[in-house]
Amino acid sequence: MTPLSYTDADIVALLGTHGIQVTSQRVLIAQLLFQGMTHLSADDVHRLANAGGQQVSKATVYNTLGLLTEKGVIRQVIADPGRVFYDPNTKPHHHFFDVDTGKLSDIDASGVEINGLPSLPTGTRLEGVDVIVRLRSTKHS
Amino acid sequence: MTPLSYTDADIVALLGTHGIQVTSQRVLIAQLLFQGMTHLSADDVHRLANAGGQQVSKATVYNTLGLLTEKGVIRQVIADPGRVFYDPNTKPHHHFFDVDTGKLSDIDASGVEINGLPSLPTGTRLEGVDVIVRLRSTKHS
DNA sequence: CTTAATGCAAAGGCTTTGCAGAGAC
DNA sequence: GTCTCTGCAAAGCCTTTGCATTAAG
Repeated sequence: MTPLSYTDADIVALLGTHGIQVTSQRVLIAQLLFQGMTHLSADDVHRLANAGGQQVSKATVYNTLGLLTEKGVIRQVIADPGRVFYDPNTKPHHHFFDVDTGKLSDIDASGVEINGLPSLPTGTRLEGVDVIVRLRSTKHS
Repeated sequence: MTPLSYTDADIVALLGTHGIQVTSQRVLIAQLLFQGMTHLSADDVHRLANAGGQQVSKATVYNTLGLLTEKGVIRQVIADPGRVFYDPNTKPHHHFFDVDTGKLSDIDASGVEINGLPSLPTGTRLEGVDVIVRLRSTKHS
């Protein structure tokens, strides 16, 4: 499905570029995210990491996801109350969120244009603009 | 600050219009939200409700906020990981969210225009479009 | 060797749930 | 009298924290 493939070396280079010390757990976690370019929750990452023979603790999963976010390697998506998703795609883009299934999907930002936003309140600077298009699955009626 | 004022009768009418049975707790909670037209977390509501002499349990606060949301009297704002805000303003509008302070503020939708969103995935219908402009407080450097 | 990362378990927020008692109609 | 709402406490996610152990440079 995903044409991109990330070798261990790619991931190691990615971490290095961002000034992140390389460990086996960090490589594994980053790989899980970039492999499928999918949106994963911390629990998803924890489950997938431990499914592959390797063993990674929950604390390390959270530490690593936090670190990767802080260093700009991945970003958080706040769409589901009570669960943060992590997104390896840091290019500007937006999201569909299916309220019924809890699934996220990307909206390419290239076609999307947002006009008329007011200027920022004084004393603040822009961190980012998130657009979440909430969906419901069409079923029963 | 807010020119609007909601009497008990207004709130009772509002609940009635939406097919919600009137109880003193529900009136109080709705009033807290509509009084200031502010964004409140469940905990805010709980604290404010109990500050005013009346006593309302946490369970009732959550039940009532859920009911008001379901009936379309208020809406949720998902911006802060780990905390849901409730917004009495159900007209289309967007939000600033200050990542540092955790404060939400409104962006009037009337000037804002979003173009180029792709069509919805098949089998889904639109629930709403949320735009969150994330801010950081400009401080130290 | 010295510093940083990991793992485990416990603790911490926020929210939901189960069920008895109180209130609404 | 019947049905619904409320309150209390316990339980449930998700996430963070503290500290001893292990790995990295």
